[in-house]
Amino acid sequence: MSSNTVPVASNARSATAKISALKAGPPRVSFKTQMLQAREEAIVQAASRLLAEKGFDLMTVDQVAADVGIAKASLYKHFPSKEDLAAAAMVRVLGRARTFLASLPREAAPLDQLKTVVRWMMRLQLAGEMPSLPSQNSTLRATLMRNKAYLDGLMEASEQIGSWIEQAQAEGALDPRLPAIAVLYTLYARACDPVLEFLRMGGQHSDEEIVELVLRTCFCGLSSR
Amino acid sequence: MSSNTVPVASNARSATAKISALKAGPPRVSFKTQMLQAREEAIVQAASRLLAEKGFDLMTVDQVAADVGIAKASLYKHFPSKEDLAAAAMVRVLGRARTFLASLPREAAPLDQLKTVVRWMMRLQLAGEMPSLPSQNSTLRATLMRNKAYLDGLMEASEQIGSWIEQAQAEGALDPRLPAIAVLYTLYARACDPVLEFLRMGGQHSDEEIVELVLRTCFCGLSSR
DNA sequence: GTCTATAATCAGATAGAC
DNA sequence: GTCTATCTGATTATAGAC
Repeated sequence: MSSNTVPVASNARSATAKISALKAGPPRVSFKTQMLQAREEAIVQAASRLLAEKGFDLMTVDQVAADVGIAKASLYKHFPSKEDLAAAAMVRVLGRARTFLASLPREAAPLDQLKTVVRWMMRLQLAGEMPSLPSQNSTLRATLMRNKAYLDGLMEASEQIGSWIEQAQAEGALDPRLPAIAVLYTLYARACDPVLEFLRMGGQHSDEEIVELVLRTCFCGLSSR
Repeated sequence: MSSNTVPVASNARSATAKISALKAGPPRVSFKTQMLQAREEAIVQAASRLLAEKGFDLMTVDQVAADVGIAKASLYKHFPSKEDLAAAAMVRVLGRARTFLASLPREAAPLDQLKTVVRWMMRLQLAGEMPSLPSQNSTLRATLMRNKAYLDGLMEASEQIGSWIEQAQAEGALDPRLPAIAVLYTLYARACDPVLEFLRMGGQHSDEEIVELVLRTCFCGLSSR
């Protein structure tokens, strides 16, 4: 019932329609389209939060619609299925990842870049903003594999991170015996690591301590050095 | 539709009943009870397999019943709910873990014991015999927390493994700066590590190679030493 | 205890008015 | 595009005969 998003006021529609009708101009997004995109963003944001909180199977479309404050049928005008909605949530987080990756200084050491990325993913999970999709649901997998925006986003992020992995291995900072793809998967897996939640439930550590703890075990391992 | 289990022949019931009626003796399990337990074992085994394959939410009670070759209503005579069935599957795997732990030679180094346990868990997952329960489902969590056999089994395994962790840390084989509980969680997490499945999908490595690869990253980390 | 048949509920998706 | 109301199918769980 708690709507933590601010939907666009619906009574402003006729006014904006008139304005956009008066203005003739170059190909740009109209206010109407902007409002549409804003609503879609609100939907996807709510879906992301619920996906992080309950996971795909336990999240219901009713909850998403209620959270945004619209009817379920309206939601289905934007997204043809629950799977496509989840895919949109993944595209959104991949977009945020791209923005974050682009903001990183180029001069840092590859290993530090990787650690920074993993920290960012874990913080996102602890903040309840990392949608978690089950890898077992085949219909969801099929939808994701057909989604070009998802595949492109995943590819772009993987190429950037994979490049750092190879550089770090060439420098000898990362174990060169490990296949780069295995390293990539291992880093991605930190984004949905259940250890984060378990440690938080223990109540012995702050979120930052948890992040650094798991980061250490990820890169340095459990054994002594 | 494929029943990979061999249920006890039902036409043997009357005969066994007569035999058990003739024999008076010390308090022992009757054949009837044994048959009942065998059927329950078949149900739990099927549930374990389906839980590993599809996860709790996507597994249906119909599928379990069909897999065992009994009617769904019969299954509900044995287990009062789907959650209790999943709990029984967890109890079963914990029992297998206890048997395995008890079979380990006592003289081995604690660190090697831990690695042996993690190998066993990962092989079980790759064999499709490790039931995976979502940590998000609250009704399932509540059922598990009320299940004494589950809690006892988990406690016993955790105490044995925790003991090895402390010994390994005292010896300096395991990083003493890590909280023992964090190490325990990290080891348990290997039992449901999605990296295993992803690496298998890549098709570049055998199951044994995958196990050793993930084991290395778990204990030695990604960084060079 | 096992079965067939069914109740009860829930969730994804849609129809049709506005 | 948004709404209310509904359909449709799947799923957990149970009733009642044998």
